[in-house]
Amino acid sequence: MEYNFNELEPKWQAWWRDNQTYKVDIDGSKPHFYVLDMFPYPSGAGLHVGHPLGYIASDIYARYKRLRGYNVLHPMGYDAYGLPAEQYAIQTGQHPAVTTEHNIARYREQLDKIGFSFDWSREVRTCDPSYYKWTQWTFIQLFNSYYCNQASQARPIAELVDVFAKQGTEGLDVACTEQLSFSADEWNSWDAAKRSQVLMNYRLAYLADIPVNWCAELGTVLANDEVVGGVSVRGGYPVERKLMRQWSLRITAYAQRLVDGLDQVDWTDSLKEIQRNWIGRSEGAAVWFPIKGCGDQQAAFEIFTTRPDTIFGVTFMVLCPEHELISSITTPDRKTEVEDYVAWAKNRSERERQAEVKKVSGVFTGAYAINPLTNEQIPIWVSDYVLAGYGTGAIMAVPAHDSRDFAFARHFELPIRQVVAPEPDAVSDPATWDESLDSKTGYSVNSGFVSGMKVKEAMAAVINKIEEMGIGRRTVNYRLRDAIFSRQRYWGEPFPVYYKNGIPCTIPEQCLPLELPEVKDFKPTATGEPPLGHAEIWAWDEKNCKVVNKNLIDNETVFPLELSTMPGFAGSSGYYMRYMDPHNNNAYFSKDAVDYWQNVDLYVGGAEHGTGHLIYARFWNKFLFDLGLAVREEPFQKLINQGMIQGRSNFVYRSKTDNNLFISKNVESRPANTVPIHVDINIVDNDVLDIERFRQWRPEFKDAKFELEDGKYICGWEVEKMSKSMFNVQNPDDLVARYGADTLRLYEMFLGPIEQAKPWDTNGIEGVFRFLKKFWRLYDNVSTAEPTKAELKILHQTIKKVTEDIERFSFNTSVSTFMICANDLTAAKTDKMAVLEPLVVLIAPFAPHIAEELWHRLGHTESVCAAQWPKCDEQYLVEDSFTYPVSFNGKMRFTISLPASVSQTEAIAAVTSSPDCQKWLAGATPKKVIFVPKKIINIVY
RNA sequence: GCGGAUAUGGCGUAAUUGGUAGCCGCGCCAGACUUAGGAUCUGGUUCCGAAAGGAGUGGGGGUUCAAAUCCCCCUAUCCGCACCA
Repeated sequence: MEYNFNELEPKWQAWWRDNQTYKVDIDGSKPHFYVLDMFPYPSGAGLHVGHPLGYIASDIYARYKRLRGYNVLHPMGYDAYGLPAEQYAIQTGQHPAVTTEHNIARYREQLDKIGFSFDWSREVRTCDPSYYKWTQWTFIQLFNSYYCNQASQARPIAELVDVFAKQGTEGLDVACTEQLSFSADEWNSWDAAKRSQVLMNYRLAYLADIPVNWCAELGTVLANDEVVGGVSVRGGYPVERKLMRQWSLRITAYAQRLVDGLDQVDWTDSLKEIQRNWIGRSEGAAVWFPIKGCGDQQAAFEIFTTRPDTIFGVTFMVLCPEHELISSITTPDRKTEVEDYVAWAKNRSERERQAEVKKVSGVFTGAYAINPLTNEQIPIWVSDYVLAGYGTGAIMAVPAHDSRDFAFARHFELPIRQVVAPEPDAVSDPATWDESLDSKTGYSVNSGFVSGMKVKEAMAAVINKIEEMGIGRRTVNYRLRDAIFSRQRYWGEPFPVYYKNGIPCTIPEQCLPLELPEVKDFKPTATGEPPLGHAEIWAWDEKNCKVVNKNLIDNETVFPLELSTMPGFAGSSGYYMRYMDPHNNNAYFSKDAVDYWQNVDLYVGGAEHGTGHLIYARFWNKFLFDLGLAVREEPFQKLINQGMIQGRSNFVYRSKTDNNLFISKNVESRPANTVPIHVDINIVDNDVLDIERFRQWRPEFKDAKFELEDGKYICGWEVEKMSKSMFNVQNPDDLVARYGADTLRLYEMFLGPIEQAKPWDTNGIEGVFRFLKKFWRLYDNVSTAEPTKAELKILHQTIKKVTEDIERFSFNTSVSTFMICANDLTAAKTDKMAVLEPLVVLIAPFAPHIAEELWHRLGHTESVCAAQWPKCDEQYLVEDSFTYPVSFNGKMRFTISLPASVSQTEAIAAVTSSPDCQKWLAGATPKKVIFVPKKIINIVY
């Protein structure tokens, strides 16, 4: 029988679909396991071979867990909202919903061909109203919550309202935008508008004027993780800082829990580190510095430092250009210069600023602060190396021990004073230094009461002192910023928000979903409003709880609705929970479902989401946890990052003198006389060019001539990004058509460790294909004869190795193991049922189609998915004898074969009395004999 | 600049976690069966050397009877963050 994958694969794919083989429900009699892939954004380009890499790995694990008796939830869906479909709509007028629907159909077709075991009855799409209903619902809960620092959890905002009415802000310890202070009387005297404004300071979803990343080209704001190097991740358009009124999520309230949670999950260290860096927790102190002679009042400003121990070395202060104090403290003679500088700094784009990090700029305000510990006067400067967004936007500069302060001091010839030294007496003149001494190891010097202390002790001593004096406190700062949640775009979730005479209100939960309205035009309106400004039916009738035409707005019962939509990460932050109970119309997910499935046991996806989706989803989940909905605080227990698949481009070499002549890669004269040009990898096989297809590829090559080597044209290659313009995109469908899905699956795994980035290279796929054909042939005539001990050994070795490999996600070595097994069995000419049957189960996670076919041929009527994972019987692995290499002083000299049953002493005796050993020892007594069971015997003499 | 990772044949990789380096696959070489083969099977293939032998896991040092594996110092590549006080 020939291995006819073209017939067999569609047959079983249809059979699985018709029998709902992968449909899963809550089943208390079985242990649960949840395997999740990062759902794809359905782009117009379709899948390339990089996409399925992670899906294949997770599918193998999901199938394996099923065979081990687990009830496995393995769903798939689409992250369907996003910019490309909208950009396409702007260009062509085609509705994003149509584009998205079309792309999803294409994705589904491609995915189905690879034979995944997804439970498609649980599919979710973020753009589906029955799904985004719950995205909107979560937003309303965030809006109606504040974060209590004492309880370390989100609480209903109503509680806070009660507190304000009773005691104002007295004793309050909650997350907020700025520290407010008011009494109960004040609160009670305020009107609804003022109270709403104050509450915005505390809500977890809040509206505020904040500096945002504005991308004019895309017409929208972007989150920090959507901007890299001053340009947008999508499109690479310039991004500027701009103050805008935007919805934000107070993710900073969860900063500490986001750091702590990393210790509870099984992720790679590198990804945990990426998240820790992004959150950027740093411990230090906040200190108030009074300003000298600022009227009668003792004005002061707060700084943040991680080096309180260096406070005796402060020689100037620096405020960021946005600092509110600048205008009031600047002396009249410095006014023009300072104003010019501030204006210049504000007008610089983010890209310019980042590009010129090394350039030192700044200006003196003319004002002085007082060092609270030394009473010295310290000049106050303004410079853009101090950032408004971090700490308090003001620093105490210690040029001797901070490289940036050092550069600034050198540039403006400000004094530098050493207050830390590697040894208590190792003090030198900072004027002779080439760089600052930033290390935190060493001793304080010239530092009053902390002189002589180690840096760590000095830090604690200074903090204690300033706390005692009431001018500062120990504090923690985070680099993490609140997440900007508004996008001035069409294709996203509408906010369930309307504006009642300026006061934002959420629509009642029972009215959800608030469906995305139709618009005539996907561009911003003439007045600069977001695209939803074009929608006619887009106003909220409060009385009747429904969306109505916006010309009915009277601001008494009918109000305008929010025109922004939510960002891409809104829909992807909680989709994994929705899969647990995707059709529930009364809740995000039922209590039964979450109690059973708990959280995602295994999540597979790219590390590029480390500072975006994977942070937002953790935040979202912690919030759901605080609401009592999620039962586990961390959403993704184990995370595997599949490496990026790069492209492997092929080149032909065109002669510089003859445009029609192409010279093969290894022809000696080639390098100097040719230019490489990209050639489509689909007309190259193992770096050998298909000359006929090349001539047909493009009209200008139709008369191409070739200088060959060994009768072949050999192409050059290089690793580049996989992209259409490099002609190196490998489409999985082509490979499925040529080799079958099982070969593609095995080959993608065989390519190398799952976490490693690697170029796509089809050169080895033949080997995997040969293996499957060889495996198939093993089943030509299956006999019921008893297998030999040797055959059973091969089987049980394979069971052991494959099981271990899957458990540690080392799928490339499992494929090797299968190949060794097939080679061994072919050599042994095995046709024994008892050996071959378990092997079908073993290979089923990797090559489900061939396994299903063989399983049925062996007489089963149920799916191989219902089989049991074979057990390894160790008795077959025990060796009769072992061959020990014997070495002298570490050098291998001879080997000796001994029965497996001999003891250590017997083995050593056998070796030392052997003629070979006697020869080497030459009568000497061994100093030491090292015996490593089943490995080696080593003699030191 | 800071942080993380990686480095093994012509290529992708493996090494029971300190125990005979190079499994498996590609490619290449030779052979068998074939009218033929983009089919199948067998053998060989780290390098130098005709061989005996020697060298060898990016480079240098160290620990150890024994190091690809552990420690120190370099070098290169990739990734993340980047004026974060």
